[in-house]
Amino acid sequence: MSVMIRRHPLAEQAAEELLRRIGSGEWVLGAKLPGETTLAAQLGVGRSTIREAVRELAGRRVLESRQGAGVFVIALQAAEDWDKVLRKADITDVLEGRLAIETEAARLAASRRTPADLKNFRYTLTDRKRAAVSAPDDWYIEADLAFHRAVVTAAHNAVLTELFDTFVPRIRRAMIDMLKLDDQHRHRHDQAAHEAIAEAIRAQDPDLAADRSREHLSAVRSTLG
Amino acid sequence: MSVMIRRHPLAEQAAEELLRRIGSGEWVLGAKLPGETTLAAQLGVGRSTIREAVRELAGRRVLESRQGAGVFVIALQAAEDWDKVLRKADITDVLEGRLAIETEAARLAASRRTPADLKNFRYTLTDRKRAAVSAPDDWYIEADLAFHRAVVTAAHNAVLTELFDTFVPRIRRAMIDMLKLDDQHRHRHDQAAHEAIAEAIRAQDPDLAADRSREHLSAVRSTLG
DNA sequence: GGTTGTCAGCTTGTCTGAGGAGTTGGTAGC
DNA sequence: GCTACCAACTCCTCAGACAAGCTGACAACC
Repeated sequence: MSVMIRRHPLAEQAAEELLRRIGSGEWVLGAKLPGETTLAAQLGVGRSTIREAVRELAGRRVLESRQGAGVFVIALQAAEDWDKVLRKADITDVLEGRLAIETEAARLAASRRTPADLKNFRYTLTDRKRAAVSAPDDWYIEADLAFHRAVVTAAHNAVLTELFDTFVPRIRRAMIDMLKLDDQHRHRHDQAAHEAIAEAIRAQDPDLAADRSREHLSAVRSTLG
Repeated sequence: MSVMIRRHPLAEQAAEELLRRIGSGEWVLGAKLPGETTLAAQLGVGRSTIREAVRELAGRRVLESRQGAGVFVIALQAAEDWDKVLRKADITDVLEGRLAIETEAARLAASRRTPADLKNFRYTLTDRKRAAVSAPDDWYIEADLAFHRAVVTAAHNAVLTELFDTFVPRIRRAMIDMLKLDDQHRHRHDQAAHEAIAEAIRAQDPDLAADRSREHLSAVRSTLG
């Protein structure tokens, strides 16, 4: 007897198999895969199934097919899906990553912040203050994240901003869990810490901005430990 | 006359069109797309072409097809491809991202490093010393990266390690360019700076490890400015 | 010798028609 | 009201045909 339940379509299974073979070194970077008909025969499926498998891996930037030439390996493994990595990672690891990004961003922001950035701080801090008092959890979370994002964007570094945005969904989920366990809403009261970070950036003191950012985020992390 | 050169296959064009429509809000998150035959008629292509387009977007985690039920939107836009982001980003932005990750990793490593980590430092530092003297550029680059990776892994944080690995290809390319412009191979001589970082981690001094790491990477960055 | 033109044989790209298999919602029967 | 069934819809897979593009070999030419 072969397989009881076939949970995945053939095309997906074929894609997995190709990915496995690439990972095992059967085809090196830049190598040309056998033709579609050959692969179809090897895996015992139709040609259109192989084509869909290749197309899926093309979408994942692992393969590239050129008409008339063939299918080529352009990456040895699927680019790590960061959403997936962060979902599976320990929340403390994620928070340490966030701390790395955000403290450096705060440091850079202190020397690069523009008047527009400062205005952004004022707006987001005011929002956060209001939300901390009375708003529902999700409002408060969005207001908090908006301020932190304002700090990161003030660093005027596209890579750091993109990194922060990648982390946001995971952080948001962690904050929801945290607030559920925290009846007293204790950590809503750290408005002062946020204003201190903004103040250090306004005063153009990189070390102070970084220290205050580190201090605040370390406190957040330790509430989980 | 229609098109002179058709650079993209129909299936790719169809995938982009679907992505555009999703981005424009035609289908909300979780919505079901029209059937294959309907879509094929709408876009004026065959059914298998639509299937390949859907399969490509499935590989990019934007669509999900369930047999018998339909094709559904599971993300409103393609997850940012980090390789692509880093390729397009300013190298200074990338180096600042690396600095953020690596200084924090050095700080954490100072309190978490194991004997195995220290042994790893010794090995990679010895390799780097040898390579700095006489080895070809690419050997030297790999030896240098191996030590830096050893520092990051000593932080025992999966997210930081994964971040560093994501950055490596872009950093490697930048180093190649740097060495080409640097006839004197001046920066091969900073072996001392690397050993100082390792020493601070060995001595379990987080602030010193972070400072030395920051100092070293700032120096690297300033050679580009 | 070196360059150019041609072409045969390979590759991927696209369409169509035919079933197979799973899901969903309605309906008849209890 | 509940269950069992079924019909219509969906995606899944295959096979065959032809179009379009690439590559290397070989002949013709300068």
